[in-house]
Amino acid sequence: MEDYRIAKLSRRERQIMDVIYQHGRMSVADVLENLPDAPSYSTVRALLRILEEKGHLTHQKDGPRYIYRPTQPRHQAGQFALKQVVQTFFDKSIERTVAALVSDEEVSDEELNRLSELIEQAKKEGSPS
Amino acid sequence: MEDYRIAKLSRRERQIMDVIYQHGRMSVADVLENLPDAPSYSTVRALLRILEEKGHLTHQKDGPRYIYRPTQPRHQAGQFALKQVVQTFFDKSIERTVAALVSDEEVSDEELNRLSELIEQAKKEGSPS
DNA sequence: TTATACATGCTAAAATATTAGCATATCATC
DNA sequence: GATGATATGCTAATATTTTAGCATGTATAA
Repeated sequence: MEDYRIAKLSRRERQIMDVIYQHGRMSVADVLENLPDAPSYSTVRALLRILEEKGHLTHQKDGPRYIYRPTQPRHQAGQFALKQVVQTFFDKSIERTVAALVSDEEVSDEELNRLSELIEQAKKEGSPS
Repeated sequence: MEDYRIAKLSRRERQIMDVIYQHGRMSVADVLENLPDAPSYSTVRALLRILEEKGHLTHQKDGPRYIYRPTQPRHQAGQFALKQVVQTFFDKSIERTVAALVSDEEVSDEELNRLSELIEQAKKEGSPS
């Protein structure tokens, strides 16, 4: 997990990375639309450029416009972010974290069943036979 | 979940809140020790003061020194942070999030069993009878 | 009681982050 | 190919964050 660099981002930079990780590939206009306390178009462009310079984003051309996407794979960044939360708020306990997840809102029986399966699966894979 | 205010914190402010949520009540020196890229003592004091002004922290005296703690309960802030991650990286899916949690590192069989129990418990509570 | 170590109060400087805006390029369409 | 809408390139101003440091207070132990 070499990427603690994301922890060094400024407020706006973080907001932008979140938005892009959530939505995937995005144009400047897309990002702007999804940003809280929407700044100006220029601002978003500047920040995207900075994030690219820092290595967090890359872009490709789509006709006249740039399409940005994260350099670090989503699942990897997600693992990192999750780990951070587990450590900070749940004493590094997966159990406590899952407890918080299933107690948060209405989780359907269906979903709980899928969770059971998921864990049974993990048991099998963890200790094969 | 009225507290999206935490999303507005600056880089250092965020680092400090994380450290304090992780450890609980802390003196200035404690915070300084646990901060990445450790800044100066003065810096930490200034930031703690600002965070208190903004309402994120409060302090009480312990002999000659201040002890800081979060105003928002840890479990509540944890719920919020968790929700944020689930939304950003796991398509709002609790299932995908748990999958990431149990696939991350070595999770012991013991812990997996506790997770099973946890979910069975949630099933019972969700649909009584 | 006094010297020492370590605390806070306060002010202002330095570094970064955030923003705006003009110049210029590109695509679509008439 | 001229025009309008929408891009980016670039530069510099503004706002915020981050930092340092001096003055001062307080507990502790010789």
